[in-house]
Amino acid sequence: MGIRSKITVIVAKAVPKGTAFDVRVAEEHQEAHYATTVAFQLAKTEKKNPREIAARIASDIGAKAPRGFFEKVEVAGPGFINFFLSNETLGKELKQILGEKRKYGTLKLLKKKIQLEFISANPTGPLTLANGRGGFLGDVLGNVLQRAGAKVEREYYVNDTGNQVLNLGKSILAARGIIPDSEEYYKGDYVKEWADKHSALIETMKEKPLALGERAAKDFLGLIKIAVEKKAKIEFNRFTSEKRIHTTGLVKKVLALFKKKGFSFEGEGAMWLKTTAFGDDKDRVIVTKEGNPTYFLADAGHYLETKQRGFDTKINILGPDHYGYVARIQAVAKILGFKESTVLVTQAIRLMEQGELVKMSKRKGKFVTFEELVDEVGADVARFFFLMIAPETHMDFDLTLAKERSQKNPVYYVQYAYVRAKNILTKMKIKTIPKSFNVTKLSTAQDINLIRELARFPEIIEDAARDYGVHRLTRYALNLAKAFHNFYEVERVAGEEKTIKDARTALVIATCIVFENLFSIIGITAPKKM
RNA sequence: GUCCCUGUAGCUCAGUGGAUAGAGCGCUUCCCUGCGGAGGAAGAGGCCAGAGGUUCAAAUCCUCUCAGGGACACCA
Repeated sequence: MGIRSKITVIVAKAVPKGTAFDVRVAEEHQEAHYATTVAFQLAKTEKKNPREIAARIASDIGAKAPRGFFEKVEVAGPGFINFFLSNETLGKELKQILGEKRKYGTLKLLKKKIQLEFISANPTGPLTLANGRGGFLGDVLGNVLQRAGAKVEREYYVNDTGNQVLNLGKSILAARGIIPDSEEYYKGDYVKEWADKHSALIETMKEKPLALGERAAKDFLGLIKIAVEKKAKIEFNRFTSEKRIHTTGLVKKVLALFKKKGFSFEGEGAMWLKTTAFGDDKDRVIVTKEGNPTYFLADAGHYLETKQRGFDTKINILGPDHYGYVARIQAVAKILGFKESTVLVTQAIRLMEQGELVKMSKRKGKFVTFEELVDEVGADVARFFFLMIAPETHMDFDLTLAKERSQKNPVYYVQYAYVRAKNILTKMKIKTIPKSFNVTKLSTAQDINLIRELARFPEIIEDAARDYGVHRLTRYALNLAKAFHNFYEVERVAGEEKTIKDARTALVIATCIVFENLFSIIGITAPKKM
């Protein structure tokens, strides 16, 4: 349990049962460590001056808190209650970090199985930057949810058959000049390259464009896997084939289920699903008038399979171009009985080069791929940069800056803090935590500030697990790095009197532990030197 | 036309209805190489797009307007 949670428990004892309130980290310019606005909330129901209420609660907290937990609790301004932690409390948290090590920041908040689906881009070509954005988000969100106690499965749903794949097959034939070119075909160099390499095979399959497309899609999926797993270090547990959903009868099964539950109907020669019953703006076709199941129906079959495999919670991350898909897939999740179904939509990335907008289009073939970007700036920089920004923000990625001046990237600032911490220990030849140390020796503003920042780590995990705001982690990394650089500049470890040296050594080890935990969640390396 | 996202410092972006709106980059000044300076300190720079409203309290919630991005297939 983090410090904030402990304070929350204490405050809850001092206010009427069921009162909604929050405890937050105090503003930077305040001297207090944490604060609550509960007195303002109570002022409404009790019809009293918030300051008066705050004073009552503050003294009650003083009586009910464990001895020595707070340095002091005081009322400030119009009715804020400010908490000042004792050095003893901070010291305990420091010892907890040293004791739990890798497990520090592991919570028991979410006790459920979650299926997390992300990227799921068509294997008809390389990934775009938007795919990569969703990929990093999904990967790190998975890490966060696991830290928060959930069992997480990460899945890539592969659209390895159907019209887009047929289109790919035709694009390849057109690239070889076997059929006439068309506006709608994929145009990228990768199509031509693949076609040139497989000219003999194409000759034998020229009557079967779908099978050809499926064959090429298999290769492109292989390339995607290399880019995603090897280069970008995004982890998946499962690649689910759409084709398999068809062949294993799940499509028929889900169709029968829709019929049985009365959500499907016939019209205009096709079969429809009544998604408008769940807030969609129109009903959706699930079987075409030619009798073919649509992608949407297959995806419903995929959702059914997920449910049958024991998942009641599903999180699906979609790119900006699939926003229109949200309402209908949520309708399916409702019909199938998922307890929780969340769809996160990331916003687009605009790529800027030399101050100019670079137009990206997969079909026309002019784009900088996700893989190229990772190759260019490295996985650490790409991950950190993407993850600093909230997913709903329309992001401008300055390629010129990323390529030419990547050392300006905040990731170096953060990693350098870690290198410095590690180096102190290396120079002092310290391998283990001092057997005993006196936390009261950590008394300077820099010492205290660093401990406070370290103690926030579990709170950041908790917040991110609650609102899926993964960018909290990178922001926190910057704050922690700042606290450490500040400590490093002002205070010394080696050369201090032994009791201070030991206490600071413990503090530096704790800093390394938190950085390592943080880096592993964000998915960046913990470098030995820079 | 309908729907979604966004509008905060020169730039890129944070900011769970609360106290004096923050960070990085860029700019000015200082520390001058010490446990690796890819660092630290200080400063300049804001009608939080605009107008109404709700509230003890609004960058944050609601309505409208303006601006930018995106989505509106029997494609995915």
